[in-house]
Amino acid sequence: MPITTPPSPSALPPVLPASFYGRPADEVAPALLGQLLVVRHDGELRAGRIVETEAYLCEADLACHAARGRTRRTSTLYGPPGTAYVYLVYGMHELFNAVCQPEGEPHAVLVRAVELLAAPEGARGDGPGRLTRALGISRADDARSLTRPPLSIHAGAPVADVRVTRRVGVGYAGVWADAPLRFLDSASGAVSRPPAHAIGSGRRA
DNA sequence: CGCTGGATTCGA
DNA sequence: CGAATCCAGCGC
Repeated sequence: MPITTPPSPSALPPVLPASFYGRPADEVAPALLGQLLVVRHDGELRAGRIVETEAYLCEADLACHAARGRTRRTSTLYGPPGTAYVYLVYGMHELFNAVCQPEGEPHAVLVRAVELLAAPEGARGDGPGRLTRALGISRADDARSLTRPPLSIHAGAPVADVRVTRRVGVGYAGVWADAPLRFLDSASGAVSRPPAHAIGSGRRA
């Protein structure tokens, strides 16, 4: 695969306005597919095309970090739409979310995979922990606005076909574990894992 | 103040 | 399949 030239800041498509995020996360999540996640990291531009997302809905959603109410870590989730929610999991991976809904309603969209457009040689974007490392996103970006540098999301080409599955890694969430809240660009190979019914190497033909 | 377990990834 | 690696959240 050819490496795409880093886009120059002036050539970037328009930024998605905060109003784009001011609706339920299960609407924003599929709408974010195909959009461009852009990071200015140490003066260098990094970017990826979003190809996989998950929606986390509210305090009732047992998989959402806000399920146990507002705490120090989750206070960002209650902030205004169009801000970043970045947190550490498993002691080593930083995961990037876009906060949705009006301020006070803890909705967020987790970005699980991007096709890298501008990133360090050898970096990978297929996985929520990998893409933050590739783009240089960290907890320092938590609560930052997504409508201006150094962290922004810009309009990209629409995605023709969206595939929907249950979310990954939330088996503890009771009935919410099976909710169809994971969205993938079915034309992209750069997803964090294959869709559920394609999992299993022992398929008979 | 100590204990538990992750919205994951990598290597054996 | 388990280690890596750390801190939020909760219980005492």
